[in-house]
Amino acid sequence: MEVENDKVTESLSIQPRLSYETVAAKIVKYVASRGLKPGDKLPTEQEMTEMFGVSRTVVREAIKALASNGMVRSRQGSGLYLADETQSANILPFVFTATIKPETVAQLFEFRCFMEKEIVRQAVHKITVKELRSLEKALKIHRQGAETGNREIFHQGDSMFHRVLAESTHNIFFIQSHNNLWHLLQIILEIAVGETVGSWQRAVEQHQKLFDCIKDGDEEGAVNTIEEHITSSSNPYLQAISNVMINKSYST
Amino acid sequence: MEVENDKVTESLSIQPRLSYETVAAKIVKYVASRGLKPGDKLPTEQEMTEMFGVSRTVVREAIKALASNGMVRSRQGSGLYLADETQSANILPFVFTATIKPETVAQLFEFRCFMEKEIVRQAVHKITVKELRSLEKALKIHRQGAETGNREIFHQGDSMFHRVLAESTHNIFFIQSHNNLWHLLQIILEIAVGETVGSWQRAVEQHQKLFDCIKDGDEEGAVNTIEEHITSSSNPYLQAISNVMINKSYST
DNA sequence: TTGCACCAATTTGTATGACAAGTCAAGAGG
DNA sequence: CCTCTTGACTTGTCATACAAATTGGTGCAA
Repeated sequence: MEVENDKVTESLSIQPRLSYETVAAKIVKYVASRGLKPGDKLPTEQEMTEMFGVSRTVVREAIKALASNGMVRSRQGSGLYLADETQSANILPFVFTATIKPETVAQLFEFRCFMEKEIVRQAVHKITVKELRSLEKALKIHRQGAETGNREIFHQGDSMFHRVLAESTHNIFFIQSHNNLWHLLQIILEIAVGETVGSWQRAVEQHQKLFDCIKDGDEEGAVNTIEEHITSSSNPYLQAISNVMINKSYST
Repeated sequence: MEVENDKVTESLSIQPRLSYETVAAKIVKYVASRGLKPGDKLPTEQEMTEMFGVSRTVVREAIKALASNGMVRSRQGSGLYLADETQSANILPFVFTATIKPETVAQLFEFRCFMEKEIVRQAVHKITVKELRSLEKALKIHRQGAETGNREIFHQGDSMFHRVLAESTHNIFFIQSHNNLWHLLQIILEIAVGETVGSWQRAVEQHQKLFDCIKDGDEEGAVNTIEEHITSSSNPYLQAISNVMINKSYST
C-alpha cells in the first residue's frame, strides 16, 4: 500500500526532491510567466544562481536537463536561449538506441499509423494552398530521387512530404509528435539497415495517390492510402531490426 | 543546396558537439553493449570519469541529461540505476512550448482528446485483470479525495486512473505520450490556476462511468465518456489561461 | 566618415577540490 | 543468531579557477 503510494507521488514529480529539479521547474515557470518566445534569451547562469540561491553547478545541471529535452539551447560565450518549438531533443537518439527491440519497433509503427491517419484526416480539411504546393514540390523531389536512384534526394523528398503533411494540421502537438517519430525512424534506419528499405517506386506512387486524395478532399481514400503506405513500409523495418538483434550476441 | 544538406545531417544529430553529449552517448552505448536491463546498476561517477577521461562535472551533466529523459535514476549514497521499464527512455518529449497561449492550450486539449480516445479504445480490449483492479483502486482514491475535499488525494487518484489506463495499452509510445501530456497539464495547471478546476464530483462520476464501460467491454460507451470527460475538463483550463493572459501585461 | 583589426568584458565549458548527506555492508557485542 | 554501530563508499552541493567562444566597443587607418 505504502509502496504504491510512493510510486504515484514519484511519477507525479510535483515535488522534486532534488535541487536541480526544483531549479529546472523554476526556470520553466520563469519562462512561462514572462511569456518568452522561442529564440529569446534567458538569464545568465550567474544571474540564476542569485535568483534561485543555489550554486552554479545546480543551475547548470538544471539547464542540461532542460536542454536534453530540447527546451533550451546554450551557446558558449553568448548565453542561453529558448530553442525552436519544432526542434526535437538532442539526447533522444542516444536514449532510443539503448531501448530498441523488435517489439518496440512494432509498437512504434502501430503508434505511427495511428498518428499519421489522424494527420491525414485533418490535412484533408485544413491544408492550405501554399502547403499543397509544398506537398507537390516534395513529391517531385521524392520521385526524382527514386528515378535517379539517389538515396539522399529520395529521403529528402520523403521527409519533406510527411513534414508538410504534419504541419498542415496546424497543431503544434501533432507536428512535434511527428517530428519525434520521424527522428526515431531515422535512427532505426541507420542502425538496422543503412540501405534501401522497401520499394522506392511504390512509395512514390502511394505519396502521389495520397496527394490526389487530399487535393480532392477524399478523406476516406486518403486515410486508406496512408494506412497502406505505413503498413507496407513497416515490414522491412521490422525484419531488418530482427536481423540486427539476432546478429548481436546479447549475453544476459 | 549545401545548406539544406547540412540541415538534414544536423537533424540526424549523430555527432554531439559538447563533451557531456559525447559522454551521454557513451553511457548509452555502454548500457546497450552490456545488455543492461531496467534496474541494473551503472558504474559510479568516479569510474566513469576514468572510463571516459573527463571530469566529474561532465559525467554528472551527462547523467542529468539522461535522467531527465527518464533513462537513468540516481540514488544518493547508493549509485546510478537504469530506470524502470515504464519510465525508461522518454522517447517522445514535447518540447515545452514556451509561449503558453489560449491557442496552444486548445491545441493541447484537441491532441489529448484524440490520444485518450484511442487509449480507452485499446484499454477496453487489452486491459488485464490486475490493471482493472488498479483502476478500481485509483477510482477509490479519487472519490475519497473529492469527498474529503483533499486536493492532493483527489489529484493522486486522478493521475493514477489515467496512468493505469495508458499502461493498459501495453504500448510504450502511448504510455509516454500520455505521461508527457499529463506533465504539461500539470505545468499549465500550476502556472495558470493553482486552484481547483471544474467540478470534482463530476470528474469522479465520469471516471466511474468509464470504468464500468471498460469492465463491460463497451467500447462505444467508453469512448463517448472519455470524450465528454476531456471536453468538460478543458473549458476551465482555457478560461483560466485566458484570464492569466489578460491580467498579465505583455509588452511585446 | 567608414571600414578594419584588435582588445577587453562577458558568458558558457571544463576541471578540481572539498564537504554534506545518504546508503550499505561488515563487524562488534549481546 | 540477531541487532546496533561504525566506517567506507557514493551521490548532492558548493566554491574556485581557468579555457574557449562570443560580443561590443575602441581606436587606428584609409
